[in-house]
Amino acid sequence: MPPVSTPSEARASRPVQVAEAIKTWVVEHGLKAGDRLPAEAELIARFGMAKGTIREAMRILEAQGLVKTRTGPGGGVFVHEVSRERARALLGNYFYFKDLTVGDIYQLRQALEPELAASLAGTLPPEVLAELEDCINSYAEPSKTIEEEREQHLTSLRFHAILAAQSPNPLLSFCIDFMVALLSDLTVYRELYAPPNIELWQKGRTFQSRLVEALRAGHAGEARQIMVDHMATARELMEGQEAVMAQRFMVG
Amino acid sequence: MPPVSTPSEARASRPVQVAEAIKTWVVEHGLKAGDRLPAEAELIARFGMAKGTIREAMRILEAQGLVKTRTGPGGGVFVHEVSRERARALLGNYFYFKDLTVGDIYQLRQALEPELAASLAGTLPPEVLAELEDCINSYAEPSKTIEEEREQHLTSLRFHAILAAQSPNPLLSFCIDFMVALLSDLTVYRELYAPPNIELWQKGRTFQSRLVEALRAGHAGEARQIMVDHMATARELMEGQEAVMAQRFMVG
DNA sequence: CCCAATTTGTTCGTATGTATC
DNA sequence: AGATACATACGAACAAATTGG
Repeated sequence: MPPVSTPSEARASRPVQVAEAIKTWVVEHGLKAGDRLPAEAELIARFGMAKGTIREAMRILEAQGLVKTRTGPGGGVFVHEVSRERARALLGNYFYFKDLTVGDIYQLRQALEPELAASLAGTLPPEVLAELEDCINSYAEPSKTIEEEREQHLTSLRFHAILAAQSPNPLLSFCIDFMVALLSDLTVYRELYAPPNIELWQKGRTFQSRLVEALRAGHAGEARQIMVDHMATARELMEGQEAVMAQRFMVG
Repeated sequence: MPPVSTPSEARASRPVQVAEAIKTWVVEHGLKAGDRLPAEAELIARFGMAKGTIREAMRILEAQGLVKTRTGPGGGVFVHEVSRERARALLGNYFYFKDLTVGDIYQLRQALEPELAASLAGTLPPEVLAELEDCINSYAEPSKTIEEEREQHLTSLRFHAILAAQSPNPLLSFCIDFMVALLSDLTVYRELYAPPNIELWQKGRTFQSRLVEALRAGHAGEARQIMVDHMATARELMEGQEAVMAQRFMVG
């Protein structure tokens, strides 16, 4: 047994060490997205390690979405802003093991979506308002086929993704977008979407219409309340099926 | 320019392909955390690729927190549940590029922490309630040194991490834990913690005491309201400094 | 269109490190 | 201590992709 000081922490493999070293190097040198890292050959020289080791380190950074690699002249490894899709997929891996329920997701939605709606009131440009109305119009008539039903459900989720994208708060924006992605996933891969409960569905559509008007008019309190009600019916629509999230990894 | 059919999507390198293939293989075969993947040699045979390529694929999965590797007999690559710390760090990389403000974080906290408090009322075992009280007691007296000040601030954040860990909702639990980690980071690496505003600080401490009592008594509504007030003063305490988050990568 | 230069991508053989029995 | 089974690391050669002449 090692001395007490050692917290029995496994020594990191060399590729991991190199990857971490490069991360700090990037931060210390203030490299921004788009900036190029030293070429493979130079890294081999600088770290005194074999090509394979350096390459494994690059794969680590790449997997985290922090760099992109291009071949050819002018190619190399470039610092890259982690994309929302990548962050979504990486976080999705965490919840893969967690058996999320629809109720779990809606507990968050019910807390966050009203806050988002209130904070966006009076700030949305006409194009965005029009885009939201396009969504609503796309499911004006009840769906006839099961595929149409699924499409409508995905579009009604997209409505919320569009709203989320408008928030100046990256945290709020990401959280809501992530939950929409989880629900979309559920819709696509588990065929778990609205049973043909026309009444509740039309109610949801009405809420969205009223919401757009409140947002346009800049009525924050009203927008918040409409979203509270909207979330309540949406939850009602989806719950009761007691479904757990699909056991699959997200792409990104 | 390539034909229209090609969505100008760069073909993934072979290590990435292998990593993805293994992911689906794991899901399809229903492998759980702790299960062993085929040995390196067998993967080389099965995929018909060189050792280096397979190893790079493993580094990718490892970076995502999905597997751990061990050397020696009985060693190999094992499926691993993505840890909260790893998920936190990977998501942190996304926000590294996003210039979060204290206000951004508190917009979420103000929406989520009250919900958490309400949902936990009457459910906490005595040990946890005691642990919460320990936190509160550890900053009963005003701090004398700047280090003590920092410690107290970190402990007051830990109070919320303990609460978050008690939620049966993994999403809610993770979100709050993540925000606490962001604020802790801010505290440690930017030395941005409570200016010695004794009044506000003591107010916060009082809120936490009252909160524990409401949680013990099972008064959900009261717990929610106390948390609403607590978040408001906490935000007041930290804001005005208009700080953006530290530009560094999290560890995990 | 082809050729050459540049940079990453992949392979193979070998040797070393590490944990179990 | 020694044998075994496994990942880890190295180095040299060759392949593929991209850019510019």
